Amino acid sequence: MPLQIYNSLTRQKEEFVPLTDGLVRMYVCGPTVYDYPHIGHAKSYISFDIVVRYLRYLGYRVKYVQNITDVGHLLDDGEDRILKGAQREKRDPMELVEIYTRAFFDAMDALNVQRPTISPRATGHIPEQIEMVQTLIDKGHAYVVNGSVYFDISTWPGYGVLSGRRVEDQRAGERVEASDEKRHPADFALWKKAGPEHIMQWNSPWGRGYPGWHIECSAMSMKYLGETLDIHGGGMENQFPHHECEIAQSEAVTGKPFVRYWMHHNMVMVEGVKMSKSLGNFTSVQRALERYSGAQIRFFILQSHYRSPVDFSREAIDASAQGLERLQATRDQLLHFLASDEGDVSAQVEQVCAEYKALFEKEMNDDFNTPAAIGHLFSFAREINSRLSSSLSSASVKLLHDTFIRLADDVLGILPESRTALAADPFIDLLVTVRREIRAQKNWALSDHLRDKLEELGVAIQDGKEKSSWTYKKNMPAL
RNA sequence: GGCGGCGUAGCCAAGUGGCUAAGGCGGAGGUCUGCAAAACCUCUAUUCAUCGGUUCGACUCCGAUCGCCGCCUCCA
Repeated sequence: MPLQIYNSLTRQKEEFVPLTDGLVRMYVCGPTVYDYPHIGHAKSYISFDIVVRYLRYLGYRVKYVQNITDVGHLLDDGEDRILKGAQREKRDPMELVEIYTRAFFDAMDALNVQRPTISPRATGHIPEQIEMVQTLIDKGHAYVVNGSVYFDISTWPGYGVLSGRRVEDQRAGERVEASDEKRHPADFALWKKAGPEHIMQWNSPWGRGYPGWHIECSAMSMKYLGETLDIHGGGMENQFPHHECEIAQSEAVTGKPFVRYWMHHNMVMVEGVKMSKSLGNFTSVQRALERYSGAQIRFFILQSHYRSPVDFSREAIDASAQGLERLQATRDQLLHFLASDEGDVSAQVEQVCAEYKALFEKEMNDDFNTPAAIGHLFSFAREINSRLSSSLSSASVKLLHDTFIRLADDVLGILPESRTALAADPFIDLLVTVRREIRAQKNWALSDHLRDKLEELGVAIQDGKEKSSWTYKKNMPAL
């Protein structure tokens, strides 16, 4: 079965067929860079990283654009996040933005998230946004009031198709003061007039101001990907109003469908409740990385489906980390036996590899079902472990290794490069070799003592018939 | 008030109108081992929140009830 993607727009799984053969145009809403990234960002960008990696695995060229929102947008209290952050840290807005943009990329690198093809910044695309707003005014979809510009939703009957909402049903003004500048409470800002206290402001045909939140995504995605995108991704919380507004303004400008497949991932919970800035219960990626490796966090997130919420609880991550260790152990064993690719691949090994590859692809083709795909990976690992205990040709080992790594690491990214060599390695090798001699002399007391001491130092020894191997214990904070 | 999601073993988590309800963690037993560890093998949900309905047959479809969560405001 070919790749099926759940399309939020139609609320069903659909076969994925890109607009242009072999090329995928993909856009994902990026972060607002005014603070450290949190584990919600981790789920979001890991989820879409999987989409990109799998599409590339299938042979597509993927042009992946993810914006950096570095323009402040208005909060309830009339301030914007970036201005607020700048005041908090006594920095220039652009200095603040630079710091957290780097922090964001650092965090994503640690989580083994591949970088987007293009990471456009909102502040670098003000002219494009102004141009788009002007076109909307010219076409009668927007109006100017007192230096601000609003989109007139009465000119766009399709408003609400994505979120299944009807404007009349919403309680406009119940939670937020409706602006009296707007003709209709649901009209949204394309451009806002800036007061003197607003540091980030630009010239426009309507006076000094700054762009509305939604317009940057439309302007930048269309600039780099064209008028119709294959995939637009983001969090469910942005389905309304953000994505709804993007559709309205984009299609009002081009008259063409804006997005073919809308993908929305679910939220991260902490102890059963939503994590949010306003609740103050968010965990930064940086803090999570103090306790878990990037691979462990990534693996944990991929063990639930991207459209399901995930509860970031310590017990659950600890449990999943144990599971990841089994996969890592299999990879380590494969590396251990990997010599050259001499000899012939056994027909059985060839069949096993083909079988698990097919099972894996079947699950991934079903709307990127990573938990089910990982399930097959565990079975594959068991199969590999069993076969490694009997003698295999080098070519067979290599095929098992290549297949396992291709699925687990190229596509899922959960087995990044094994640790780099440490200065202690040759000394540990020596100790283990010497201990082998001691064991040959059946001096169990001394050999067990050595094993215990090495264990305390974070080195685990596995005694085999022919030789003993060792690994650094996982979860060693220093490693 | 409107829109949407969820409730599967001790925990995490896939899944299907009908063969044995994936997988992981944890637990129990076993093989291997000088003893361990790792690995491997076996076992660990007569049952899928509750109650009705449709059906030859539902955990899966429909309805109701209970519980939890999200969105309608900036948020990944």
